Amino acid sequence: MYSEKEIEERLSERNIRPTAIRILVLRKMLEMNQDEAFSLLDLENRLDTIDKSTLFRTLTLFHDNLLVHSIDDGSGSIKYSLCKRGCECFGEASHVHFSCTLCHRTFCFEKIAIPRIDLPVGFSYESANFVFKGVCSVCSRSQK
Amino acid sequence: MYSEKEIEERLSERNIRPTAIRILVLRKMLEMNQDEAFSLLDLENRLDTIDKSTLFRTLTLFHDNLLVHSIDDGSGSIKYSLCKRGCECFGEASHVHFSCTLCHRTFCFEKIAIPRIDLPVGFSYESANFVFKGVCSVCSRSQK
DNA sequence: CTGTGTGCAAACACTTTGCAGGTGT
DNA sequence: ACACCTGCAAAGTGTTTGCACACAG
Repeated sequence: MYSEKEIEERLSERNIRPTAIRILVLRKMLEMNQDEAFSLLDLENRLDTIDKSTLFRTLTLFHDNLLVHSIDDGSGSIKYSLCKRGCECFGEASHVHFSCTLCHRTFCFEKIAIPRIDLPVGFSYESANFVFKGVCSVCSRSQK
Repeated sequence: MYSEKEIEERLSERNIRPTAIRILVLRKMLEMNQDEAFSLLDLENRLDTIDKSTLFRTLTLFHDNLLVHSIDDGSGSIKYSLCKRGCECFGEASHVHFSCTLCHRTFCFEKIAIPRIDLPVGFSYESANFVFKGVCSVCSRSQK
């Protein structure tokens, strides 16, 4: 589905040297649901040849080079999600997330931007994390 | 400043049996800055006679009985803050928070409610966590 | 006497680092 | 030869639990 060249290009765009493992990780993330964010453990389970510390360093590198954004959904583990190509976020997503209290999946609501809020005088804005909790559409359907 | 009776009352209001330790913890939280949220470690340091597991269980109890709300500010440790009397939150604050990237303090912006967002069809709302990151007014002043 | 509360120690989950060996240029 | 990359093991951090004793009703 995704050619090696396509993936290498995407890494190079962000000044990430395309090693075998990085290509593997990026390919997997491209294949996974783009509207969901995954924890390190999620990825480890889907890429069981790769050591978790390597995965951690790979994701940290991806994050530092703005290829993925991270979300703290309050689950106790950080979730990662691929940035859209040409994404303007600076490591933290500029959109809202949703964390399902039943299946514990975290969804990216790409279309819902984090609203602008006027902070009190003296407080400067760097980034924001806006996460909803509730029951996702899949779980609420299967509960009926 | 706060009478024993006042504090016991506040506990009883939430159906929390007023033990010596719980009174101590609540008093300390009342004495601390109400516009800030504190981690378990913060409280442990200010109440160094109390064991951290007792403190954990005390805060969990306070949280379950809606006396404090909790915030995940992305620092890796949960912060707690006293609910205002008669607060309508259900454990999660209904207002916005601000986490300073320099001093790492977390502020409650009680006056800024979390905005209402229309979630996609099928997703139900339970609670929300909205945290800004940046430099707080104290740090930005002292940097000049 | 019984149930609740507390302190201590240890388990736990997730993240992060040190180091030694491997890889590619 | 060199800088970078990877796997393994272990340390670190914050949260949570098990258990035995203390205390109040």
